[in-house]
Amino acid sequence: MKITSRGRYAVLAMVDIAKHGESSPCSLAHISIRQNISLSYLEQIFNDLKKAELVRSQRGPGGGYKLSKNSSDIRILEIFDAIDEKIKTTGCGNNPKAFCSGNGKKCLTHNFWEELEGVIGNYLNSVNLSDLIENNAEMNIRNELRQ
Amino acid sequence: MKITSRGRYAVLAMVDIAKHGESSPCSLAHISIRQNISLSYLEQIFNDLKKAELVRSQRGPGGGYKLSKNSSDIRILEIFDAIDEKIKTTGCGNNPKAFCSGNGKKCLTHNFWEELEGVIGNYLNSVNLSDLIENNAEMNIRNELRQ
DNA sequence: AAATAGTTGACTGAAATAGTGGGTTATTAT
DNA sequence: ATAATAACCCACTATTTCAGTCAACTATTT
Repeated sequence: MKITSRGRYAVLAMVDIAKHGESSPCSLAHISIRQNISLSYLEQIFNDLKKAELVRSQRGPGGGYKLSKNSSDIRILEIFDAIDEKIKTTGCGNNPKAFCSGNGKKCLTHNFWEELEGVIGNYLNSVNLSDLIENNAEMNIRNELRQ
Repeated sequence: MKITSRGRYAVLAMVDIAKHGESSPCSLAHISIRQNISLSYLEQIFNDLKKAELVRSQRGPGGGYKLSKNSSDIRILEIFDAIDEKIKTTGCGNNPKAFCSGNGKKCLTHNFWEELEGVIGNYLNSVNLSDLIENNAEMNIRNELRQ
């Protein structure tokens, strides 16, 4: 079970923008440098984020991307959906016409994998961008105190 | 986020054996047919399951594999570990010497991904093979009643 | 007009995945 | 003994996915 770089980058870049604040748009070039992500790759990712209307773009000098809503209203699951980072634990992808076993029946583990999908989905849906920034700050302080 | 076929097959095959009961060993050939999994692929997977001592093997005619302990004592997470199906959500794999950002610092989302790993790990550790069989039976009955 | 920054699409190298295939060894039943 | 069975072992391969590059184009600002 892995998350793709694409998925990680998308969330990371969105946190970067959220952290940057409302004042001016964030250019991908800056995100690229700050978070160490290939610019061209970011471009592809933001194409999808824009289609899903999670960000708004502004062209030209001083341009860049802004969040389209408050950071506390953007859940991580929305980002996953936007860039098509699927949570896919079943073999058949839940297609009722061709379940796992091929014979139209669900395999012995189908229900279990579906439950796992639910667990993951619920968690990703319970966290938003602003949670993530606050929580991270807290955890970093805790980690520093520990040393 | 996907689970590999390898991971799905491992759990499915283990459930197959668990369901089959204690009496006689299960041959991979039979599992292969019942669950529609390539025999050679199963062999590779069971090599690992045996190394991790989740199953015991018996050669020759009438031979096959048995669970090495009670089905209620085998957690799904153990199966994942045995076949090296990693739950890897961070980019850096938690290596403290080379965290995500490359500069020795954790990236803005590192703590979050680690929490997600925890959520998934806890769930997989909370379910054992016998849960899975019972639960599946229940859910199937519920699904049938619904129709 | 020049610089900036988003937009678009095609293309590529590398790695992981999902197998296949062939042969060997141990065990059991006849 | 021998034939059948089933685990064991190793090497190889096709496919897909991933991650990233490259090049050209368009809109906007200064």
